[in-house]
Amino acid sequence: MNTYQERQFDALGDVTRRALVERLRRGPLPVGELAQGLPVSRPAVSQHLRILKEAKLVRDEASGTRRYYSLDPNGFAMLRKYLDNFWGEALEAFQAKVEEK
Amino acid sequence: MNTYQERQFDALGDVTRRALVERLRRGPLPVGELAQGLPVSRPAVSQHLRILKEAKLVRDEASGTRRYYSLDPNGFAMLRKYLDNFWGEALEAFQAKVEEK
DNA sequence: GCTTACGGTAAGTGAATACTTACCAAGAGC
DNA sequence: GCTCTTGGTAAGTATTCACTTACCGTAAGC
Repeated sequence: MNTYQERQFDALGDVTRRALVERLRRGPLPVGELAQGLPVSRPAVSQHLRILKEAKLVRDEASGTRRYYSLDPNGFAMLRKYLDNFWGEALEAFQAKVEEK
Repeated sequence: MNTYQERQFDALGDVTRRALVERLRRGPLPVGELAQGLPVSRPAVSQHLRILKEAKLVRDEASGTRRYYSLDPNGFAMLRKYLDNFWGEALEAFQAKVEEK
């Protein structure tokens, strides 16, 4: 497991950050709207977005005074690749051991 | 995202627990061997295993005084299902938005 | 029955981390 | 130029949570 994946799992290991990711499924949103409805302050959201960005799970793009965040397909692709490999390898090995009993 | 997936992401959001899962890829192991080589104490490993078990990521099976832990294929299947759905939905929607620009 | 091996649990501590308020920078509109 | 909106950052606090030591229960072997 490389550094990126470590950070990605750590990033997804928090309820608020998962909520942010969920909100971004529909498409890009500015910080203010992302914070709206969440039980935490806007600065807290900014800090979470930074962590998600460092994990390559989100991207940001400035537009005037607003800054739009969106899911980062590349980062998610990397995560998916790792998980596909994990399942392919480990679970087949597991099934083999189960059946040999 | 239902309760199980919440717990699964939380469970995977810790380095030690990810290390345990990595070790279990090769097959079932008793607690002692799992703890061997890790920089934490055996009771710490027990506590982590409990969290992984509650998240349905591992199973355990007693055998004499030993207790063998292994990956839980059902739990991982649930996680995979969620992620597949996530990618299918969200990233297609994302691509659509990108292309319409 | 006694000892040894294995592992779960309790209780307490320390460190990581999620949160707050206060402040500052940058762009848009008048 | 001034104001308003938007959002990042700093500093401090509080809570979560990972870890330790100590203890106990259970199975196996002599």
